[in-house]
Amino acid sequence: MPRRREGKCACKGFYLERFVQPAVLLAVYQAPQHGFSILKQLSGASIVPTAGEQPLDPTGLYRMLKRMEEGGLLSSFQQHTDAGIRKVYGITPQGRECLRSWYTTLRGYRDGIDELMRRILDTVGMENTL
Amino acid sequence: MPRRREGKCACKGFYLERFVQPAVLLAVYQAPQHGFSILKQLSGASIVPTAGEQPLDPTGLYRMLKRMEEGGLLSSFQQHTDAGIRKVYGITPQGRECLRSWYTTLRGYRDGIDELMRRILDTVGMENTL
DNA sequence: GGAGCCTATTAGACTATGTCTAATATTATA
DNA sequence: TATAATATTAGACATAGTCTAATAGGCTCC
Repeated sequence: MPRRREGKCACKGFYLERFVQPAVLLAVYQAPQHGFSILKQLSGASIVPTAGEQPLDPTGLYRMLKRMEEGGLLSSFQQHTDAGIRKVYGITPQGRECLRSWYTTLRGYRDGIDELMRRILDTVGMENTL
Repeated sequence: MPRRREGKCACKGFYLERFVQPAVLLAVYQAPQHGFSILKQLSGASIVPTAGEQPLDPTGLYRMLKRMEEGGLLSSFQQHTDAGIRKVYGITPQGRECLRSWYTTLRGYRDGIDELMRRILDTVGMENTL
């Protein structure tokens, strides 16, 4: 028996894409850094669906970093600090290219959302309920 | 060995949320109808990430309809036509409430995307490359 | 009449990603 | 000394996009 979500409908912003990939690319574009640093940075600033105000999940981020490195979007090197060894990620030329693609994609995506919102408003007419 | 996607990076719009749920709610709000009718309607008008121009996948839609009915957002009845029996979906009061939530969520989501785009532009400065 | 297309739906698998619990190890602080 | 913060990983589940494929009836065109 599936342990269905309770009250976590996508209409409240749960389980929506959070654009971790472009947010990561942007972060390491600005400055190469390690996972936890990116985690803290994005927890305050990445796309966060409204209702939950969910902080960014660490597991998902670290998995994404790994996949992005495998995909050639990030490169990493070991940094030996007094606190131990950390993996520092930087952006690759392919990652920069990817970030440019993201910009175009996001623009089209936003326009599509705007269009959907317009259609909802036209049909439902929620001026009084919102 | 995972059969990884080739050239289907999310930055090109693949595997992004397509907002099938609110699009379905809107369609059946306008007029109760059966799955294939919704499929045809949404294939031209739902949120479609740019690059792929992918048509809406039937399997995903029919699965979504089933889940939405289970979740109380849609109700259905059997319609006996000369071409056989079809399941006609309509929106429930809970579905209408969900659609209203979607509007608010979409607005916040779009604003988040706008913010991300602004940050990308500020950092990368792509006036010349776009 | 058969080939191929349109309608209409379902099954099953795989992929990407969000979310959750939990575990581990070190260092800093109260 | 307890506990909070730093830093990362493992494993599982949920949602949803995508793909191949199968079925079955009705239609048109050659």
